[in-house]
Amino acid sequence: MSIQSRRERERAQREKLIITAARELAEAEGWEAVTTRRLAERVEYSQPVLYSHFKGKEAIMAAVAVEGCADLAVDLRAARTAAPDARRAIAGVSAAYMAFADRHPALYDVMFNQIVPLPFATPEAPPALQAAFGELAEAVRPYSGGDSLGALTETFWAGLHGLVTLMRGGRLPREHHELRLGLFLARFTD
Amino acid sequence: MSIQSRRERERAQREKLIITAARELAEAEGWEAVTTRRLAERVEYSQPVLYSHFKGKEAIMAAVAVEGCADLAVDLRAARTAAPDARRAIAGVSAAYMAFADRHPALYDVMFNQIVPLPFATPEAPPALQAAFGELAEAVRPYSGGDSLGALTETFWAGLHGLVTLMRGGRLPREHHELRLGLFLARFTD
DNA sequence: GCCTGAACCCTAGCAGTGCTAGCGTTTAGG
DNA sequence: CCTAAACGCTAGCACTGCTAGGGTTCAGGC
Repeated sequence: MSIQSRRERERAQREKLIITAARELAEAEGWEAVTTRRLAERVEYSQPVLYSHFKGKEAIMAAVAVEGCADLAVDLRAARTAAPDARRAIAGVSAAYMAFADRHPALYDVMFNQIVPLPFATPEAPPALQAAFGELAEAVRPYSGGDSLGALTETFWAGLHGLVTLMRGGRLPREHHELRLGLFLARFTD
Repeated sequence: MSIQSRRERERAQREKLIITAARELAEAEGWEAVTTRRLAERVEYSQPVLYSHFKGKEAIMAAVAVEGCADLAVDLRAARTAAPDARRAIAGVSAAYMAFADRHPALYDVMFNQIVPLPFATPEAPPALQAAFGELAEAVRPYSGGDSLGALTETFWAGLHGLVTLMRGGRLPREHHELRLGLFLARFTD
């Protein structure tokens, strides 16, 4: 029993190592640089070992995405609880969201842009993702009026997501960013 | 002179053929199915011919994206000019935008999601893209108030884009779509 | 009408990708 | 101590985007 449990512990450790290595590689050089060979070399195992932990590269990316959701939730919560009032809460959460996307472009991509085998808009969605969404919802709540909080939060999230991704893809000029965010927030808080 | 011009004509024709083939293939099976080999086979030339027209696969995707922008502009213009008043104009244009993204997912991806070598937020941006943006701006104009029309249109566009992409990536439940769009529009027109 | 040179396109190949079959070693358990 | 299973490796498959090099064809000058 003890031996088996030690093995399982080591396996879990190695799995975590793979996820961390994938994340670091992606954040440093982008996902196109994360190849199974480079990843295997980095964790100092052969390629096939990756496949004994994950079904494929996409599953590894999904695991990284879940980690990212947890980090995002932490950031959003910190921003929200630090705000003295509702208006500065929603503004702070929005800014934190943008800052996260800006600091971790590859992470953000795999969380919300790329197609990964993860359940999102269902009860089986990763708790970390639900936590992040919950933070957004709490920030939006004071401005929900008679509308459905869920749908309104989704809409708000979509706005932030659109601003982030269009700007990062070069579709929107960076210099208007603050102005756009201000306009967007005004539409949701007035 | 005549011979040379004929050759140039044929070259242009073949280039158009490549773009169309790439677009059809992408729309039918997604961009991951558009390989240079399949594309070459489809236009009945060898692979290297593609590279005498385009610098690489990304350049082909960029050309398809420009075509898509022109199509989108046409759709948006039709929706806007068919509307009897400002409110129904902005709603119609939004619906047309969503419908376009829904009918042409691969096209939409290469236009606004994927990284392609195209100038976007500059004066050198493809006229087709500027036309599409202009249609959005005209729909937004009646509701711009004292705000910068450009920045407000960008913000509005980002909202639509976020709604589309998060839903298509499975991050938002499809069933709330109409509700979300309604909430979004209300924030920009009230 | 013929020859030359350039334009043109194809075959073959490179280095890399995700993924896997199958073998050999290590190691736990009787 | 022996056996059997768990484990991780080497090697390889089918594919990717892209390119070097060699023919082949054909236009232009004599």
